[in-house]
Amino acid sequence: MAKSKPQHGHQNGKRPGVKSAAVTPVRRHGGRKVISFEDKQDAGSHDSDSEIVDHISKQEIQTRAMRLLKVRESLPVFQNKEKIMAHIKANPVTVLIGETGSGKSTQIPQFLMDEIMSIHKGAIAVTQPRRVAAINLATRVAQEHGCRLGHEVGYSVRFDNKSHKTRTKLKYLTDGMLIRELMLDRNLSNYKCIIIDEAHERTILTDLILGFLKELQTTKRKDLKVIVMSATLQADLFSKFFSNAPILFVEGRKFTVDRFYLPRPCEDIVDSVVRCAIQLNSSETTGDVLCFLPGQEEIDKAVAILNKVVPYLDESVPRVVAYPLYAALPPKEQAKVFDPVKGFKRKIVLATNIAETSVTIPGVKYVVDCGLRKVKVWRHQLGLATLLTVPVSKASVSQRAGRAGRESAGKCFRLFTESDYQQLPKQSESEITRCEITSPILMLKQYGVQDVVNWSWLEHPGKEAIVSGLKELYELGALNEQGRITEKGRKMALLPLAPHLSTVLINAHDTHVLPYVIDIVSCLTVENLVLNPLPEERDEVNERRRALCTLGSKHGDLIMLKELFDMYQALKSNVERQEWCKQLCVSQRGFKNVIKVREQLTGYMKRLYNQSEPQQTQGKSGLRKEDEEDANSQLLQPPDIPGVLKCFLYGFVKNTAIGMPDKSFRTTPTGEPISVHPSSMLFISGSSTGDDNSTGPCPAILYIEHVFTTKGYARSVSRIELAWLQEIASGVLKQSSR
DNA sequence: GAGCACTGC
Repeated sequence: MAKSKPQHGHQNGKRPGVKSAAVTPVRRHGGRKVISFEDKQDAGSHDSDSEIVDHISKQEIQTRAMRLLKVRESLPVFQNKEKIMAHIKANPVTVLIGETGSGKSTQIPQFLMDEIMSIHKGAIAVTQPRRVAAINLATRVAQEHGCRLGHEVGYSVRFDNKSHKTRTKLKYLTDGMLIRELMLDRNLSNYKCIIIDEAHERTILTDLILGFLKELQTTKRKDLKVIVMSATLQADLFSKFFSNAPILFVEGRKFTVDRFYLPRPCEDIVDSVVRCAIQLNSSETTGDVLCFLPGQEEIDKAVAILNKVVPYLDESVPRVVAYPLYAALPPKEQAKVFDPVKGFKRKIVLATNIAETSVTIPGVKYVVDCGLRKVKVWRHQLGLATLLTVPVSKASVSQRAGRAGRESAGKCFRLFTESDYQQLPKQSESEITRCEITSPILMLKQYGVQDVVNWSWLEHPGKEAIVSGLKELYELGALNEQGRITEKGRKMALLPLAPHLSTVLINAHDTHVLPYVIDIVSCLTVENLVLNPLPEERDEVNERRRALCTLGSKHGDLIMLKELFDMYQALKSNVERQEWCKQLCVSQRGFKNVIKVREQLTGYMKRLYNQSEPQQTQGKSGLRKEDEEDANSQLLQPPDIPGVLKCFLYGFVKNTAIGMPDKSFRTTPTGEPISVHPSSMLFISGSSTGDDNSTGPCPAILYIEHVFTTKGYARSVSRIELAWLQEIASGVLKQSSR
C-alpha cells in the first residue's frame, strides 16, 4: 500500500496529442481498472472521474485535458520551457535539477513529445525507481495529454503493462524494466529519448542504465537523447560522467521548512524523539508530526512510550495518536497513517526510511529526525551482509526535512547538533558500492561486455567486488574459465531472479522437481511475506505455524513456505484467506504477489526449455493450466524433500554450516560461528520441551541469507544431511574445475 | 530471541 506522490504538473499550449487521439482508431485495451490518481496539490481540478477513465468519452477526456492545462501552465518548468528545450535540443545529454513541485517528471516528457516527436519517429522512455511512481505519473500525464492510458502515454512495470508497441510515444517504466528492454534490444532502437528520473537516488539499476547509455551514445546511438533528472547534490557527478553535459536548474514550489538543532548531542534517540514530539505537541498549532527512527525496534519502543504518556497530557493540548510505519508492518497497519484524525487530535507517525521516498503522508507539518538509518552492507571478502545503524547523509537529512513542507510551511527538529550536521557525508554510500553485484555483472556479460572491470561504471564498485562477483558466477556455472557467459548463464540472466536462485530453478528443471521448487523460490522473492508478530502474539503465532506446517517444522523454512503457500491456495473464499493470514501473521498481499511471480517464472522456464514454441508476447494463455496440474499432481505424491533441498544446495553451497556437538553451527567456507535466526522454524527456543527427538539435532543447515547484526545469523534455514553436502560440494567443485 | 528500503522481458 505504499503510496508515492508523483511530481504534480501539467503543461504547454499546443496539445497535438489531443488531435492525434481523435484521429487514431481506438484500440481494445483490456478494459482493466485504471488506478486512480490523486494529487491534493491540484486543488480546483475535480477530476474524480479518473478511475473510470476507460469508460468516459473522448470529449470528456479532452475537456479534462483543457482544464488541467491551466494548472500545468503555472508550473515553474512550464515558465522555463523555451530555455529548457533549447538546451535539450542542442545537447546529447542534459542534466536537469528539478526541485520537488517543479513539474519536471510530468511536463518535460510532454514538451519533448510535442517538439521532437513530431519530426522524428520513436518513443520517449522515462524511468522511475519505483512502480507506484511510474504508474501514477503515466496516469496523470495521460490525463493531461488528453489520451487514454496505454495509448499515446503508457507505462510498463513488472506484472503490469499499459503500453502499446507502436502507438505509445511516452512510456513511464521502472528502471528494471528498461534494463530488461536493453537485454532484448541492445540499441534501444524504439526510443529517441531516454529520461532517467530520480537519478540521485543512485539505485544499482539506474547506475547501470547510465553506463549503458553512455556506451550507446558513443557507438551505435549517437542520435539518442538522454536527460538525467537529479537533485542538486549529484548533478556534478552526472555532468562529469557525460563529458560535462550542461546542468539546468529549475526551482520547485515547496514551502519553507525551518530547521532546529540540539545544543548538545542526545544520548537516547528513542527518548529524545518522544520528548521532542510531546513538546511540539504542546507548543505548536495544527499539523501532524513525522518522526524518523532507524528501525522497527526503536519505533515500537517509541510508540509504546507515547501510548503510556498520552493519558497524562494536559487537556489543553491535542490528543496524540501514535502510528508506527515500517515495511514489515502488516499492510492494514501501514494504511492507518493515511487516516485523517478527527477532533482535537494530532497524528504522530514514527517511521523508518520508508517515509523518506516511498510513502508520503498527508498533513505532515513537523519532522523530527534522529539522523540515523539502518543500512545493509555486503562484505565481499566474507560473503555476508551486515546490517548497520549509521548517520544519514546531508542529502537524506534535507529530503527528510522536505517532508514537512509539502503542503505548507513546516518545521524540522534535528536531534543532533549543528556541528554534527556539518560532519555528515554529503551523500550516502551508493548501492553499487555496498551491495553484492553478481546480478549486475551477469547482466553486463549477457549484454556482451567482456571487460567488466573497465566498463563505463558511473561509480566503480571496486575491483575486489567485481572479482568476487565473477568468481561467484563462475562457481554457479554462469561463466566459463575465460569469463565468457555460458548457455546456463544466458538462461540465468533471463530469469528475474538473483543468480543463486536462477541456479536453483535450472537445477530443479533438470531434476524434475520444478513445480515444487518454483513455489518456494516465488515465496523467497516476495518481501515481507512472513511477517513478525507483535511481541504479545509471538508465541501463539509460532505455535500455530509449527502445528500447521508439520513438514516445515522438521525440514525448515523453505519447506514451510511451500506448506503455507499450498494451504493459502486451498482456501476457498477471500474471507477465509484473510482470516487465515491474520492467524498466521502472513501477508495476503504477499501471497498474491507469490502467485504472480510463480506465473511469470513458470512462463519463463517454459520458454527457456521450449525454444520451438513461438514466443508469446503477453505471457499467460494456455501455459498456466498445465503447470497447475503439474503442481497438483505433485501435491498428491509425497514430495521428494531431499531432492528439493538438494536443488537449493546447488545455488547455495557456500551458505551451509555444520552442526557442532554443543548444537551451535559453523559455516563451511570459513568455520565461523553462525546462529539460526529466531524467526526460523529451526530456531530452538530455550523452553522447548523438544518433541524434536524424532529428528534429532540438525547435522547441517542450508540458509538463503547470512546477515550479521549483533552476531552472525542464518535466515531461511533448512535442515540438510552431511552426505548431501559432500555429494553436491564435490560435484560443484568438479564443475568449476572443468 | 530478532526483522533498513527498493526492484525485474
